[in-house]
Amino acid sequence: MLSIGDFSQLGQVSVRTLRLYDEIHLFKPARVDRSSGYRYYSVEQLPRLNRIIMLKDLGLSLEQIATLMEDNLSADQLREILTKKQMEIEKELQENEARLARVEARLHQIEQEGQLKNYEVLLKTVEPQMIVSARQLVPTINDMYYSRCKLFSAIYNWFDQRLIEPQGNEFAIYHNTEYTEQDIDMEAAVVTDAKPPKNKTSVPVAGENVIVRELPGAREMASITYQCRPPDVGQAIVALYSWIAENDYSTDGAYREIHLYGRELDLKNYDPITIEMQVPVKKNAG
Amino acid sequence: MLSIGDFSQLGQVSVRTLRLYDEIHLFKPARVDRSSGYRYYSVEQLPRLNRIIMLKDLGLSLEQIATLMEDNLSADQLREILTKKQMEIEKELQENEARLARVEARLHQIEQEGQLKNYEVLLKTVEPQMIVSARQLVPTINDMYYSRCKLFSAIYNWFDQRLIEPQGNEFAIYHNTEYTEQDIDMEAAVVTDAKPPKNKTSVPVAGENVIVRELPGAREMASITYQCRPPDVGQAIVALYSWIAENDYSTDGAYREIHLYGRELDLKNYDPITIEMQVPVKKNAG
DNA sequence: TTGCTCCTCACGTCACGTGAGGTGGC
DNA sequence: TTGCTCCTCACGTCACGTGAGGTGGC
Repeated sequence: MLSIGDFSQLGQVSVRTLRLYDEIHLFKPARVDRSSGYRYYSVEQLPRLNRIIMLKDLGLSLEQIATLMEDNLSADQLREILTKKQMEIEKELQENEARLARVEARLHQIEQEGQLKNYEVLLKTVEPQMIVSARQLVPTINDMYYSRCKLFSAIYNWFDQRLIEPQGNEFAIYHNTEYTEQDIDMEAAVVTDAKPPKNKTSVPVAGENVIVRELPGAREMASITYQCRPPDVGQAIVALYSWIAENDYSTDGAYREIHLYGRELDLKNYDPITIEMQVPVKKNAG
Repeated sequence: MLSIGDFSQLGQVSVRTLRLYDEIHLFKPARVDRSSGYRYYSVEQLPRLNRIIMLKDLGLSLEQIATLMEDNLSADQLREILTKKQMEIEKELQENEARLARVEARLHQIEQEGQLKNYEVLLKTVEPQMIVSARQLVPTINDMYYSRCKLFSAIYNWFDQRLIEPQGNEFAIYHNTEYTEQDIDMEAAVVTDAKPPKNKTSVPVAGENVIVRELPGAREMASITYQCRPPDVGQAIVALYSWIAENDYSTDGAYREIHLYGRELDLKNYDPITIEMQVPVKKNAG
């Protein structure tokens, strides 16, 4: 018979651990002295302790181990638990690899610029939303502000005529698949809880009037939330697309800008604004 | 101004999280209503919240993030912390890969045998120990038991002559580098706290008399603790060496057997015994 | 009046590490 | 008597999730 101290040395576990395993009925001393409460162990108990340590080493919880040991290690159950654990570890490995890539991208960025930028690219999930929208081909980049205001005007008229209220922020959605400074296919939109009409196509066409449609969500949306004055959004857009390339993603839908500051029509010139730039993305294969 | 609920949706964090960040002075609401205690946030606070989320996403603790944000993100400090984090993640990756390999080895074993064996291979660290030992070339495998008993006899005589007591278990150490059934180079040893003589070589040579020496420790020691009757140790030895091969290790020192049951000399025939089989190992390169 | 949102505690998580405060045998 | 080992609480860990129990405005 060995004292708890001797046995803990033999088994390479702490005394505290042995007391814990006793408490949770996972591994009990061979004998406990009635009067002193001293725990005594025998060397024949070592294989069982080692089995516990081995299973813990595989990443199982003490509760899982207790279940397995009680059931006398049914092979099927064990296989099931180990297979599950295997998947968990593989998932963790992938997450850590992605995390490592992100840390390295940040370090790389610090090397180049000496500091962090004053905005961050985040990945988020966005649910689908009902929007009231109007779409137009904008001749040149200089007409953009004016065109957008006209579209928002039309949208708010639509609300006023129906005596209902918008339910959320303004969006500007850009449908061009490549960068262009003319014939920009822009959709202005406001979130609503109105129901869509049944007999109409759900995607507006440039030049058409105000319609109701569902704006698709995105499982992975790259996003920058940024404070600036209106002309300064370009820098952040560059950052957003650089991030996407550096982190091995590709765009997977139309770029959107969300006006977190309220209505563009109410904006005074050069008021600072908070906007969120979003683009759906997907991880590149392989 | 946004309520905590609205802001939590905008920022994609839970209400509880916002309250926690307030409590730990990491991210406070723009305004708190005196009478109701209601927290109010503004959209301009979003970039700061996003920075926090981004840093958390890299794996930093809230405490580290708080330090970084207070110090206005000194680039050097950030680089330092990220580099440290990078190493941490790489270490975690390696550990998880090793764990995954172990899980897969166990699954593989279950496939082959339908269940777990009644012994487990563990990796442990073993410290150097002082031993009193005697070494001999054993002509054939059949002489082993007799030779070992003779060596232990000599060792206990050594103790008796000096009127000191052994301090630990018996070891049997096998110095052959390959498996052999004759001319087995065996060392029998007992742990002691006696000091080694200064003018003697510290490694005994087969055929020499009883000496005192330090038995080296091992950073990584593959070990099986096993209950059996004396003739049945072979199976476990096979398991030990199979594990070493399957888990991409190589042996890195002499094989040892530790008698956890007491003295071999006192053993009656076919008493069940508990022994530990150990062999120092190192991970294969590449 | 009924929901809804907000508030403040406070427990639980997981496997121990680390005291605090006390006892029994050499 | 002084160490040494053992004992039993009980707090702390980390970033929240999840009630419990209560309040204020539509």
